[in-house]
Amino acid sequence: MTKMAPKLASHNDQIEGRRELILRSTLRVIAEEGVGAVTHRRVAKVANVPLGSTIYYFDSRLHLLREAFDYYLALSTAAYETVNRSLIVNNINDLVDFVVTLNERQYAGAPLLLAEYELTLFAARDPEIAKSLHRWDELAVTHMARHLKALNLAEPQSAARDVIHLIRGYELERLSYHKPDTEKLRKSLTRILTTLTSPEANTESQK
Amino acid sequence: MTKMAPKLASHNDQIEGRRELILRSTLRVIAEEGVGAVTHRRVAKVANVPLGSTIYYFDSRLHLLREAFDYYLALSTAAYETVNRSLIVNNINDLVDFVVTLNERQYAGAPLLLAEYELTLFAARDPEIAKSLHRWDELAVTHMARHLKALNLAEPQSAARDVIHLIRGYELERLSYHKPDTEKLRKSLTRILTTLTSPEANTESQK
DNA sequence: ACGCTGCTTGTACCTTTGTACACATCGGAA
DNA sequence: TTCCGATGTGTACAAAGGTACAAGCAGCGT
Repeated sequence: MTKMAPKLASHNDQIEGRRELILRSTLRVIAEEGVGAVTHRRVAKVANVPLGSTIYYFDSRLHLLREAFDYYLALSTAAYETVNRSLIVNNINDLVDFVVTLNERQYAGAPLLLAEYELTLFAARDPEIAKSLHRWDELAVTHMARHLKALNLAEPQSAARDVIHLIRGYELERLSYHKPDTEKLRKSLTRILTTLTSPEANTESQK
Repeated sequence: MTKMAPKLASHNDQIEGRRELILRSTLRVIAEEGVGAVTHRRVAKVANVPLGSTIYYFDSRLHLLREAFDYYLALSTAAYETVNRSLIVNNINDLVDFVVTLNERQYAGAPLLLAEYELTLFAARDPEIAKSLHRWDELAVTHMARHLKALNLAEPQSAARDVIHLIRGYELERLSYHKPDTEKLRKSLTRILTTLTSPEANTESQK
């Protein structure tokens, strides 16, 4: 798949195959108007290809959506891997800066964030996508856990999950507030991480 | 509105007006198949009313969705108020139990949770609903802050926001995992709250 | 009784949409 | 060259859906 037949440069920035062009356009439609707005015709128009093209590559609306989400996860995973590998966390601020920066960048790529949550909802009803999403989740948790471990934090695995959930909560809020509010995120993360790394907390908290 | 013309008992549990019956049915469709599946015909079928009825009460699909979400928020707010007023938090475990119980109940009312996140996505694109959602959010934060204050927690307002975001993260995860996992939630909450109330972390406070 | 008003319902119509399909085109393999 | 399979494109058609509407009905104030 995706061989090399790039005779036609896309209307966008990179030379790419028809198939990928369609997938990218699908994601754009999802991000801007939601899964409900994804129709062959709408996507074809955005991708600037004839109607027949979309149905040629994706024989049904469902497959189109599935592949688009998988494509998103693939792109996202690649980007995430890259940025994570080059990160060395020496203290809490390093990590917080990293998360906040990532967050701001995501906000800059504005409506793409919406697509991510459309995906989450979609996965709730499509086990196929759910599997891919879970792989992606595990990856995120693993990376985060690695960083937390570098901070000498106890139970990095479950703490990582918490941190990620916290971030998701902030993202979710942002979806409808339309304002960054990165300061609160920074403050929250700092506080949580600080308290979690304080020695008293780690030593077998009794009740 | 909603006067008293109940000549017809619903197929459901309570005597109610046509309008509410339609709204409830709409929510059911949203929960089970998503916003995209909401059509006049589909809703009419679920509500067991003729097609004309839905369009009589809600002159367009958009209004139907808006009102359905508003209805959900109204129901949810009422329930939340009730259960919160009767709650007295003496220690961390009280609060954790409360949240976990609420969470389990929500899971029992299974797909309704999905509707809540469909709403969130919807609100991201509809300022009208966003306003209602934000009111609801504020309410949740206020209640949570009150409880946290009872635990002598510093900065209860922002801590409340964090706790709620954390819970949302867990809910979001559950959407596609389809398993409760309340134990992890309990453990996380306990740990977070414990560390946040530990004296060393914040200002002076008692155990 | 009368008519007004709010509800109820079946149906009609036009648009959008999914999907099939027949017809190009084109780049190699033979 | 000839053929073939992959790729591309326009059009057709049935199904689904949004919305309008006209005609019915039930209560109620006068």
